[in-house]
Amino acid sequence: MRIATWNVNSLRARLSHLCHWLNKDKVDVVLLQELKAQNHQIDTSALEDLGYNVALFGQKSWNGVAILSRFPLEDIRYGVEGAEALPEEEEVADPYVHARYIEAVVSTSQGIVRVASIYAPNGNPIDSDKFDKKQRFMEQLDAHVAALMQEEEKFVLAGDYNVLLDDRDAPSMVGWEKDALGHPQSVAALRGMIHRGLVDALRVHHTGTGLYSFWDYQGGAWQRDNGLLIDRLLLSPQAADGLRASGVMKQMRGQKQASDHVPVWCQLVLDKDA
DNA sequence: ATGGCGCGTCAAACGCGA
Repeated sequence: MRIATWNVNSLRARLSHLCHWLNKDKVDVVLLQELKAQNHQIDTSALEDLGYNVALFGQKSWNGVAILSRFPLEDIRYGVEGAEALPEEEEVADPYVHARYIEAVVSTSQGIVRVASIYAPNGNPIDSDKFDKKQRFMEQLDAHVAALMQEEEKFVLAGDYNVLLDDRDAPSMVGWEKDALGHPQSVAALRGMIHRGLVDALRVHHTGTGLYSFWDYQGGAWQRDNGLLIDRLLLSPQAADGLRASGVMKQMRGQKQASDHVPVWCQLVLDKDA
């Protein structure tokens, strides 16, 4: 099974890129972030025609997450707090509480895996309440990870964590400690979560420098390969037992009207005898 | 590094992202 995560920076602006990719690359599960649209503004028919079940958690203007799956989706949950129903539009007023997390169980004949699409707050500037809300989101996520770990099941928590974990995740770490992405508090929050026993799929297969998932639109970042690694797939130990490969789809950043992020993927076998 | 990019909203600049 192939699972990918992609911050699309507007689903409507990137729908043709998404369909073009999935038409030639039959990824089984796709976790999307930054839909930047409400559910009713999104036409999912092209994705359904490609064979995907679609679970949307949209929001006006900002944020928004989704799960696409070629297998049935069960037990869909909206928000880190685990609401089992899609919140009403007017409830999705606080962008730091809502439309940043959607979770579901992917059910196949080979077994099941719980997946989540995560869009952590950027958190800048660090002297604002945005930074505090980023930390609060990470605390909520950490508590949820702790609960999930008790189940000893296969799960994949993937998305845009908006945190630089170590000095491989940017060309230079100079100055990042004063930014919400590299602030010691952000780094400690994500590292603490991972230390509960999660496996950072990309780093199993790619241990060196220069592996990025984001290149800013500004300052010629793509042309200068001035990227960041902030999109990750974090696996439970039971899921990581079946991890076979991982990678980033760097070439997609070079497309016309590309998202500033590229998909990050991993290959899993669910049947441990396979 | 942050004006310089790109998106949504709303109908002109502005908020936001990272």
